[in-house]
Amino acid sequence: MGATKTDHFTDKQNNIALMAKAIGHPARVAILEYLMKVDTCICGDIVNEIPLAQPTISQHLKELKNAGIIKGSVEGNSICYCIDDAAIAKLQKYFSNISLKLDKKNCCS
Amino acid sequence: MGATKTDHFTDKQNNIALMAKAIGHPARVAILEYLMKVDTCICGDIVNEIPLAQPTISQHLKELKNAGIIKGSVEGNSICYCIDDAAIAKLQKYFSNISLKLDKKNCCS
DNA sequence: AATTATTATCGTAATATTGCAATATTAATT
DNA sequence: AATTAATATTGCAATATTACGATAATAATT
Repeated sequence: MGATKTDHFTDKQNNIALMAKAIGHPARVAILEYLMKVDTCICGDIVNEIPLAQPTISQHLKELKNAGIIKGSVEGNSICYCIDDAAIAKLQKYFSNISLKLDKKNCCS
Repeated sequence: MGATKTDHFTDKQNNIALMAKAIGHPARVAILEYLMKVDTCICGDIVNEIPLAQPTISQHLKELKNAGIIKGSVEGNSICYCIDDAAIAKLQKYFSNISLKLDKKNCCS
C-alpha cells in the first residue's frame, strides 16, 4: 500500500490530479506567484525569495516541471523557469466547468 | 523533516495549496466528478462508482471536506456530500488571474 | 431489541513527500 | 586551467499519505 492506484482512473483524471498535486504545497504556490510577479525571465533568485534551502527549492521546481506547470530553459549558467500557460488554462477551464455545472443545481444549500 | 513548513507562507498561499492538494489525487478527482454528475444528493454509492475500498473512500471524502472542497450533511442513515461551490470558485479565480497576468508577458516562448 | 444499511475510525503496512547538508555538475569568468 | 556562480543530484532522517481489514458508531427497519 501507500502507492496511488492511478490505473483505476482516466488519463484526464490523473492529469488533473498530477497538476493539482504539484500546486498542493505552499512553497510551490509561492514559486508560482513569484514567477508570475517577476517581469524578466532570470528566475535564479527564487532561492532568496523563499525561505527554504536551495536543494529543497530545486526539488520543488522539478516537481512543478514534471507536472507541466512550469517549463525551464537554460539561459547561460542560470535557468529560466516560467509558468506554462497551457497548464494553467487547463486547470482554469476545469474549475470553471465545475462552477458552471454547479450553478444548475441546488445541492445541500 | 517531512513536515511542510506552512509558517513561512501566507494564509492565502497555504489555503490554495491545501485545496489543490486535496484535489491532487485521482480518486478525489473522480469523487468530485461523480458529485458533479449526479443529480440527487444521495451520495452513498460513491463506493460502487470508484474501485477502492469503503474506508479508503471515506478517508478521501474526509480530506476533501477538511480542505473545504466538499461539504456533507446527514441525510437519514446516509450522508449527503456535495461540492462547495465557493471553494471551486476560489480556485477558478486564482487560475484565471494567473492566466490574465501571463497574457501580458512573453516569457520563454 | 435484533437486524440491516451506511459511514466512520482504528491499526498497520507500504510507499511517498519534505527538507537539508554534502557534493556534483554546468557554464561563464578570470 | 583555476575560480566563481547557478543549479542539480545524492543520501538520509522525519513525517505524511495511501490503502485496506477489522471494527465501531449511527440510524432506519423489521
